[in-house]
Amino acid sequence: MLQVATPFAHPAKNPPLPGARTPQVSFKTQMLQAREDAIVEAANRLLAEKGFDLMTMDQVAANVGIAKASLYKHFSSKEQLAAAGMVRVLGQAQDFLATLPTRAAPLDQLKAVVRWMMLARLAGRMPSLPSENSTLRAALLASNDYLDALMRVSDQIGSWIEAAQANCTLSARLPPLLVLYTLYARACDPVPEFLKLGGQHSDEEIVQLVLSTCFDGLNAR
Amino acid sequence: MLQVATPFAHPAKNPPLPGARTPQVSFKTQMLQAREDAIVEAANRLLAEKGFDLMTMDQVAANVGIAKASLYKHFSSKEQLAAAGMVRVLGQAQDFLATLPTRAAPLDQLKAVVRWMMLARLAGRMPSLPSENSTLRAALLASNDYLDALMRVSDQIGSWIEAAQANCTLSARLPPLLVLYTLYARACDPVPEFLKLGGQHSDEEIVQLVLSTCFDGLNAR
DNA sequence: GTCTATAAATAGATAGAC
DNA sequence: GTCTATCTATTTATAGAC
Repeated sequence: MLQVATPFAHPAKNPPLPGARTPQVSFKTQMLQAREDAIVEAANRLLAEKGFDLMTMDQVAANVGIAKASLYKHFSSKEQLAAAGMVRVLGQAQDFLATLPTRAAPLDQLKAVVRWMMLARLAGRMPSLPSENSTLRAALLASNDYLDALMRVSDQIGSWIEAAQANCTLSARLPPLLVLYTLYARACDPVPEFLKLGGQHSDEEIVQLVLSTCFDGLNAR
Repeated sequence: MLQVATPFAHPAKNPPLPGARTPQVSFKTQMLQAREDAIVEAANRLLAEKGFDLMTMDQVAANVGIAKASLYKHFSSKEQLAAAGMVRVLGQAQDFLATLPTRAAPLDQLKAVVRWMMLARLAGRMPSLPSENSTLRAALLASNDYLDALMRVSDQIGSWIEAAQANCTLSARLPPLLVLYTLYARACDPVPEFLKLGGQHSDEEIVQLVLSTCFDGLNAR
């Protein structure tokens, strides 16, 4: 669990070289970027709704309003597109982490992260990638963008876990990796969705209930 | 959360009618049943390994050693086969419930059930059905065998939840349905698998760790 | 880079002989 | 009921004109 300094949340993909003339970002390039953003956003909506296997490139194309062949000019495969979706969400997570007050208690930081993940999922903005699909897993592990983004987020969360354990607010008997996995797993937990289907609770109530089971456990105290 | 008396774990599919001559179970019928069992077992292995969407009927047929067309003489669709797999597992769960000592503390009963689920999953015997797939969900909700088996197990677990809350060993502030879902969710939790991939813990250790996060929570006590 | 049209591969399901 | 062979639909991905 390595702590990495992350002075800025989203380093620009092609930052201007120091001393170089600021490159004129052509209108065409801007449009291209916007189009790619729209594609990834549509893909993430579908990934959240149906998962990787049931999402089809036809659906993505239809959602964006372009031809399927055009998708492949931006992303070479379905796996690459899903990876871009994960990178996007990890970037959003990083942006959220940057908004948290630096001096708050580490345990509260962790709760805030989990809360953010569950709300994103309930809002249909959290792509759900099956852990079993080998072609997808291979593509993710081969994507430096993905691994970088994941590591940045994991390092930040990991440092909070260590701090909270040193703090004695988080159980020190649990391996930090177990805690990290347990927190990440809230992003694919079916419980919030089932509770939502029941219609008895608001999204915020659902989040509070699941947060309680996660941090306080099921036992009576 | 209705408690239902379940005097026997597995009622025979076609119990002899009272007063009727015990039907001679022909050798052929026995073989047929055994074949179907083998099909469902193979399907469950594949469902546990790859999930519903990635499992193909060709793979099932190859695993059993029969032609794909023969599968369809036993099960009219992939969804029906998966439903039969779930009924099988629910039957195994029911058998396990029947072995638990009747007088044990309800909280311990619940822990024992979760432990059984996680061990079954780590052993590759727990089919993982995606909650999103609508054709599958429809087939499950249309299957009386499935709904019956699910209700039997849920009633038993639900009665323990109520008892444990009355007992003050389980947090009384949590809606029983939330507790039930949280326990069921251990059957599709990715955390045990990830820990297993790490290679640092035995299956039993993994189960104990996840049991601890589930019942004790992440907070220090 | 976007489109239409199509290739190539795969999967669920069925036909029909035995 | 089991087999081989096939149908039909779907899906990923590409070809080639503009």
